[in-house]
Amino acid sequence: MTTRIPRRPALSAKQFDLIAKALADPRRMALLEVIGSKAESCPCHVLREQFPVSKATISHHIKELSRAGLVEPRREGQFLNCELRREVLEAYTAELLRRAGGK
Amino acid sequence: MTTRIPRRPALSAKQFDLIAKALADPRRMALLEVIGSKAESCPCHVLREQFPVSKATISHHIKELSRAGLVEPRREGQFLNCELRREVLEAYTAELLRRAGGK
DNA sequence: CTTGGAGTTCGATAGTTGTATAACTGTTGT
DNA sequence: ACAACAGTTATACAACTATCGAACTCCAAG
Repeated sequence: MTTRIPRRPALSAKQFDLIAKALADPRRMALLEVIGSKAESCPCHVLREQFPVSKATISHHIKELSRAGLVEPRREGQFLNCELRREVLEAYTAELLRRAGGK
Repeated sequence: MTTRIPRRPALSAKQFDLIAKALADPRRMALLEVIGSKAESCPCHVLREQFPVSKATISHHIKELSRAGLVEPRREGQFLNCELRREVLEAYTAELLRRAGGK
């Protein structure tokens, strides 16, 4: 049988670690869930309505999520619209299974 | 017919968080990779040969990994054999995609 | 221009955690 | 019984991080 060509390029080791750390905090995971649940991009102040944290904290988490590549932030006027990058999340799960699951 | 044990048991919210945290440390992830790469169970002192950390640290990481349910430790005489629980890892990736990826 | 809202950056703090050493328990072989 | 080895537990510490308030920038509407 032919060797399977991976559909997605493997993540760099550094990005893999960044993603793992980004996902490790429950609050940040919850933020990611809200961002992913929106069909369209999600402005930060909407996130703030759903969590009892300061806007500085939201800003910090968004930065971590985009540093990991999980979220793509776009400035639009006064708003910062965040969009979930599903391919990156999928690449992470694939890599995770490849590393540990794939004996 | 008898009830089958599901191959992918649902994760509790608590276990989900524990797994995410367990995977967040690169060293612990590396340990998990070694454990998963062994066909048979993997004794701790073998792990120690591969990483420049004390046995206390190994012990600590193993404890975290089993607390998360990612590895199953079994005492056998003087050895502690660890086995990777692939179903749990797969359940985690499935839940992760369901939470964020599943719009 | 002024006011207010959206988000960032800074400094500080409290809590978490990865790591080591040392003392301990338990097992195996002599 | 003794020694050597496998792993645990306790304690301590340094590094990291989630969080906040306050001061800041940038943008839009009057």
